[in-house]
This record gives sequence, C-alpha cells and structure tokens, in this order.
Amino acid sequence: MRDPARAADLLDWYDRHARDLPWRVGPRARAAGIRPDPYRVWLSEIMLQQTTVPAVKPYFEAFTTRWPTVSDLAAAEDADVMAAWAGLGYYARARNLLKCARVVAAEHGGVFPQGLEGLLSLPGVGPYTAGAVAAIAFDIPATVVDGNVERVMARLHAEHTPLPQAKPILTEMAAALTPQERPGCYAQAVMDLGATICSPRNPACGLCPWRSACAAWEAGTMAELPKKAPKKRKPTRLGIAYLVRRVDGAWLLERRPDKGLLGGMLGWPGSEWGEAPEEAPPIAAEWKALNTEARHTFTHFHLRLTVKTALVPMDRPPERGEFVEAEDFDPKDLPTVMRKAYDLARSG
DNA sequence: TACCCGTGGCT
DNA sequence: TAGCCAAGGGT
Repeated sequence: MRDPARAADLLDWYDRHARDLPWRVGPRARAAGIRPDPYRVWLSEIMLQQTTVPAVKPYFEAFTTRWPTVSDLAAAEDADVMAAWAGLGYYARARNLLKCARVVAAEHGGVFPQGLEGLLSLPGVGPYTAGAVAAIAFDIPATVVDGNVERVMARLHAEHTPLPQAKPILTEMAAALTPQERPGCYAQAVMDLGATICSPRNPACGLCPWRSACAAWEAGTMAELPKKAPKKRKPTRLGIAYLVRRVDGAWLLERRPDKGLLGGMLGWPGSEWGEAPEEAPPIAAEWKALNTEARHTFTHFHLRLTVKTALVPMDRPPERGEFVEAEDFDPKDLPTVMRKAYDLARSG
C-alpha cells in the first residue's frame, strides 16, 4: 500500500531542511547529477551505527583523509585502523570495516556491489546498512529502518507494541511509505526527520511535515512512543590494570584478542574483570596502587578498575605484553577505559 | 532468540 | 547522579 503523497511531503521538507553533513550529497547537488561516493556512504553508515553525528564527524574526516578510497583502506595495517578507530566504540565495526574493504578490493575489483544482496553479503553490513548504501549511493528504492525510522513509524501509526517485538511491524510500515522516486533523498529525509523533528524527547511536532497524518499527534501520545521492553540493570565488575613504565619511557602494552570486549584493541595488561579479580602482574615489579579507581560503563556492565603502576629497569623481560617505545605511544590509540587508566596514572 | 558489544551527551 | 539515548551487526 504505497503512499506517494506522504513521501512527497517529506521530500519537499527535505529539499528545504536537509542537514549539511560531510558524507552527504545534498538534494540540490543530487538534482544536478552529482552522485555520492559509495565508499564514503558505506564508511559513514558503519561509523553511524549506534553512534551520533557529532561523534562520527572527526573520525570520518580522519579516515577519508588518510584512506581516500576503499583500496587504500584495504591496504592499511590492522593496527593503524584499530588505532584510528580508538574512542569511537563497538570495535567489531572496525575489524569488519577492514575485512569488508579487503573483500571489496580483492573480490570486487575495488567497486562496491550495487545491489542489496551483494551489499548484505559484506562483513559488517546488515539489513540497515545494506539498505542505506543501496538507497543513498545507488538510488535503489530500498526500505531503510534504523532507530529513527522505528520511532517515526511508531508515532505516525500510534503503534504501541514494544520494541524489539514491534520491529517487523514498523519495518512493514516503513516499506509501505518508501517511494520509487528519489529513494536516496527519501532514506536520508526520513532519518533526518527522526533525528531533528521526531526526536525521542520533546519532538518538534509544530515543524513536522507529517503532523497532519500522525496518529500519535492526534492522540497526544508522541512522548510515550515507541514503547520499549524494560532494560536489565547493569552489574558492576572489578578489575586491575597494570601500567608499567620502563626507565627509558617505554610503556608495557598488550593487544587484546580479536573476539570479545574491546577486541583487537591495545590495552594495559590486567586481571580478569569480575566479582573478585585475582592479581595478574605482567612483570616482576614493585607495585604502587593509585588511590582512585578508573570507572567506566560498557554496554552491559559497570567497571571499577584499580590502577597499579611500576617503574622497571631496561633488562627485565615481561611475562605478558610488549614494550612500546615512548615515541610510538599515543594514548589516543587506546579505547576509552584504557585511556582513563592512563590519565589517572599521569595525574597521580 | 537473546545476548554481546562502547561511547559521550543529555536530562 | 544514574539512566536514557544514538544512522546495528554478529553469533
């Protein structure tokens, strides 16, 4: 059940209010025949997964400056890409980003697949990202459903089924509205609407191009939609991190395994994180515990990290990890929890 | 299916 | 302050 008039209202709004974003080719430029670079569209969509536009901007600029094409990225060192991603979170995205770039370079001649199925087969590309790249880069009328679209649909149709149960229903609603004309602009428009007008709190209904059709507006229930299943509370885990400095200034660091939390990232050697962590010093040394813990909250638990420091001589080999020369070490290459531990150690 | 996986800004 | 929230995918 298509509704071209509804889509047209939104496209009209988008033509007047589209945000200017570094990875976006705006409606005017698109109308003039300028096509977005699929590499930049894909890169931005991966970075934007569960991540806000302001957080993504500097990373997008850094990546596209350093690796202007997908083939450049495919040729990068793993450690360089992980370091460049440090701080952005969800590090599996970075590992899959590199995998995907290498697949595109090696198996597709450096050209992104131009259909939904081909895109979906790429590492790190799921239904949302495949749809977004297909629509935005290739003007395929794919239905794009992210958190914004779910919210817009739940309100537009006053759907009170809680997420994630409501996902298939909301997806069907979104599909029914997706137009054949200007699918790239439409995909960006409906997400912009959710991001700027139909926001989670205090939606700006007075400015909404779909207000007259909105069931939640009619019923006054905008603020309670979409319904969500109650969340579990996060447990607190404890851990110990060992920050070892060699007398020449080198730091003792350890590459974390590819799978699991902070997979593939550099970090300080440490204990397991749990209810009662056992000491696990990576080198023989005289330890000094800082009087302040590093606190950090991950997706599903809180962490309180005790930081212990030591200074060791040149000739003492570590049992775990490797010394990184001071000139090769940049705390910005660390995931945030590790950088917090570093900041604490430096400030005393 | 349910769980795993970061981060920073906002209220 | 503690919880909520954001352009999800993998397993």
